[in-house]
Amino acid sequence: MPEGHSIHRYARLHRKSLGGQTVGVTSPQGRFSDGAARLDGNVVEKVDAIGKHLFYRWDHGATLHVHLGLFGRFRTFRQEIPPPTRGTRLAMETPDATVYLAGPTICNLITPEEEEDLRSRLGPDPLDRKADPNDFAARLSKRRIPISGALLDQKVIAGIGNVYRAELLFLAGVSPHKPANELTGDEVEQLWTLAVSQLRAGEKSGRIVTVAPNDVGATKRSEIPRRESLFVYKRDGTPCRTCGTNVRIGESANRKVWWCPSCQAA
DNA sequence: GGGTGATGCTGAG
DNA sequence: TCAGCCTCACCCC
Repeated sequence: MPEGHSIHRYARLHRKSLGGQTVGVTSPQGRFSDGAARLDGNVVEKVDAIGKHLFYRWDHGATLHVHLGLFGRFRTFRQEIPPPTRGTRLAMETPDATVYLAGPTICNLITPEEEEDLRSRLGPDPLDRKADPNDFAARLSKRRIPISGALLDQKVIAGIGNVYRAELLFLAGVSPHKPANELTGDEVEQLWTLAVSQLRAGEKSGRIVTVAPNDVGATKRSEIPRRESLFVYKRDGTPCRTCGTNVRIGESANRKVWWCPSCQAA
């Protein structure tokens, strides 16, 4: 489930479980054997996330770059550690925790130059406390594509995926078809503010929940069942929670997009 | 047990 | 624009 919120969450969890520790590193599947050998037995100094990218800095100067892509997934075990599955690319072990990584798009060692280059190509990250909302506005204003496409472009804003793009546009009341450069200042500001609050909540809880508990008759956020947790994502053909109009599905930037034609009128 | 879809991204054309 | 890649959970038989 890798949008920016889960990546930052992994960074926080791994900082805690691996940071400052000597880590045993292997590649059970074999596709990262050389890299694992270079890291094995060294100390993780820092774990950092930006957008959907993770960087692990080791004390001997190596940096591990991980991008989960669509399928990538980490699993952490503290006791009763199962053997790695067939697809486990990377295993990181300390006396207290074992972390398995399967299915990443990227799991590589990179140079500081490569890391710098990568970071420079990303837009502002709503989970980065130093990110500048004006930078987001400036990047949006240069794009004539529909806003739904611009939100998935990591050069415009880093960390948004298909769930958040649909949900943020709904919460902001903006049609997915509206050209990015035609959004009003208020709409842009609201999208950024919503991105910050929604991704922070997602990072904290580990799940994407955009409805408020009382929208769906729950008292606590944690009690909201999975299929009730969103406003429009994958809800085509069902009534909008706000106005009752049927949620629509379409395509944008090669991905499915959902919206309420009445709450998000063009 | 097979088929399929999924919260991503790249590179060829 | 589109195929291809990565893995696994879930559905259906």
